[in-house]
Amino acid sequence: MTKRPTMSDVARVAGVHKATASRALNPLTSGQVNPATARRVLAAARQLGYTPNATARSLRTSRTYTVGVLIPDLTNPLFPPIVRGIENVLFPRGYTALVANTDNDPEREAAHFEALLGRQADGFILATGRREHPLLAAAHERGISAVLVNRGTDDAFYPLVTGDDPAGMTAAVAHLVALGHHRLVHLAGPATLSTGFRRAQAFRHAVAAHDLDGPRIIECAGYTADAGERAMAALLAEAGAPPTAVVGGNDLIALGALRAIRAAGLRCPEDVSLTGFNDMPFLDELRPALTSVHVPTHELGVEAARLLLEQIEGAPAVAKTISLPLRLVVRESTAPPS
Amino acid sequence: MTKRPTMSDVARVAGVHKATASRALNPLTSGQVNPATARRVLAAARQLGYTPNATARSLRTSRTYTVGVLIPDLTNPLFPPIVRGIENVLFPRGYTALVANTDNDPEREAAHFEALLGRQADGFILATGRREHPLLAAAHERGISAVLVNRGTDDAFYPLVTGDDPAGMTAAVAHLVALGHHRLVHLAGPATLSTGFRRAQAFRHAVAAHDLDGPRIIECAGYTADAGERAMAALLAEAGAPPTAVVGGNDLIALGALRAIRAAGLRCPEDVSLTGFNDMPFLDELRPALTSVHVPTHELGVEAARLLLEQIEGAPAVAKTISLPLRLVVRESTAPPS
DNA sequence: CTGAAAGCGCTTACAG
DNA sequence: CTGAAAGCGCTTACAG
Repeated sequence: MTKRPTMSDVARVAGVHKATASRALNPLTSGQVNPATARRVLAAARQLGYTPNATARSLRTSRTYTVGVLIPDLTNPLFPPIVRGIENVLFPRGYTALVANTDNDPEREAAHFEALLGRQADGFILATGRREHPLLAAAHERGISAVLVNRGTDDAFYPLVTGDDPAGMTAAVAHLVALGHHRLVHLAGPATLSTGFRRAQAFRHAVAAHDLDGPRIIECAGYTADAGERAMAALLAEAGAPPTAVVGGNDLIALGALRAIRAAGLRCPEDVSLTGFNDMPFLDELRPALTSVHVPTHELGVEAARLLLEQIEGAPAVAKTISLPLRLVVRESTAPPS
Repeated sequence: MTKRPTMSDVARVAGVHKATASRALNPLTSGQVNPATARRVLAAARQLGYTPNATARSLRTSRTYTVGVLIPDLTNPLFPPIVRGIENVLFPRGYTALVANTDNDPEREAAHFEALLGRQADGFILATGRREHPLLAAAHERGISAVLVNRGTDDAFYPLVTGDDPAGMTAAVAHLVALGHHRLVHLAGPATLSTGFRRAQAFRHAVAAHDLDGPRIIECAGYTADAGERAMAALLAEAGAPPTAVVGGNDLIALGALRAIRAAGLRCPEDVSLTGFNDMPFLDELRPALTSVHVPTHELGVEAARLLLEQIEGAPAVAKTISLPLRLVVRESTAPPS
């Protein structure tokens, strides 16, 4: 590998001092240098194929233009659009996202967090919120810039960008009630996650508002199809009439529930109506196509990245919550009870 | 933000020179220092909460332990498992992946490539191969380490890790022929991509081997559901009997074809059998569940990362191809012609 | 086994 | 408008 040219090389070719070359090459300081000189420097840089060494610059300026993005799992379809939203904001402004998967394991998360701190990330976007999140208090104390996306925490140190879960859940329940359902069950996500907790709470309120009898909330072991399938299978194995409508804590749980419904010889939506949450890709292609609450994931990422950049550029870390509107997308998996 | 401790701080607390602290802190050189001294340094580091500044180290060693990963689009379900496979190899070895989306736009790709070079990435993994790929010749000339994954290029400068497409295509065609199909159509991916080209070629061979009449290959505008839908709709609008079996270039094309089949009032698999390629997640949940050729995406990523690390550590960039075995997963979308 | 020094490639106050 | 110098936080030959 032939050595890459440095700023000194550019300066030599242009016949100036490297300080002048530095000023000429940086748009923010190029006004300080004689236009003719600047042109010579630019020409020399182009001729040599010069690219600034970001590592050296970072060491000097203690800014890496790098953002750590912590997500549970990239293969969960909820997260890729969030990450893309983040990148679409960061890249044009010269930032690079360092994406790390935590698999919901606090130790893995801490290890990644440390590694990213070692790489001098300018800030963090966390989609891994648990209601208890010790990392955040420590980060806040150290003056680290961060934004939460999708999931929040009980202790609010940082801004949160999230969907308006209560409104979404209210819409889902109202839809089922309007269809004529009375026996609703919510297959909830883990109560240790803010979304699981908040959606369950909203479900409880919505059901109470409609004055229904004995609504049930069953907490799944995780936001996965397998957890949803197990919970639904256990429910259907109970004595007594099954629910006529099931509200999934997310789409994966709903997908698992659908498997269990079929395995029990029941039909959706004829015997059991079913809703998801998040409106992940390809729900349209399912049969029955799944009714779900659409979450604007790309915008979630966009907003989170914007807030983070503001913070990095000096805005204080205010623990405000930005709720983006959600809307129910009605498809084939919900129908009147028969 | 209270300033983070540096190696000099650690050295001062431990009562040694920073060179000694550096040696003690690095596992590779800690053997050079007195065990008792080393312990003092480690204790001081822990006490201060010291994390080495990777930027400074990189500037000194000209190694960033950073790998640029270029993919077309993270929201295409093919890529997240590849990226996770890559990260699962890189992270334990101290590397971080910088993932960039190119949207199949050569200019965007070049911009990201330049940015990653500026960040001094130690190597690259490209899943963005086009058959013509000028970036690669230039990179090879500059002595840059790289590995291709999934898609190759016509000019082979770098190792390629890919699925055994010909075998997968042969299996799909053999399955359809065994079911009794004669009129097969292949809805191919773009011929400018190695996978599109190679799969179409394999289709042609497989069909010839079975001595079928007039097999057709229709090239879609992209590896997307919309492109598949348009191609299939155009095909069904033609005069004459439609094919009894359609082989999709990937799952998204197949999904689009399924929409067009339904829109035309036909049923799958009763009227038209359909196969996909890649076996992306959730195909099982479709009705009909889609028969597809399974590609071990996670392993693709794992192998690519391994090869890249070898290269970074000094192995020459041999243009070998590693083909991972594929297997046909038969589900509900294929049946005998009626 | 440890220290003193140089230097990686930049940026930026300070002079002039 | 330009240059000379210092320094970001490390690592590593070189002495001792």
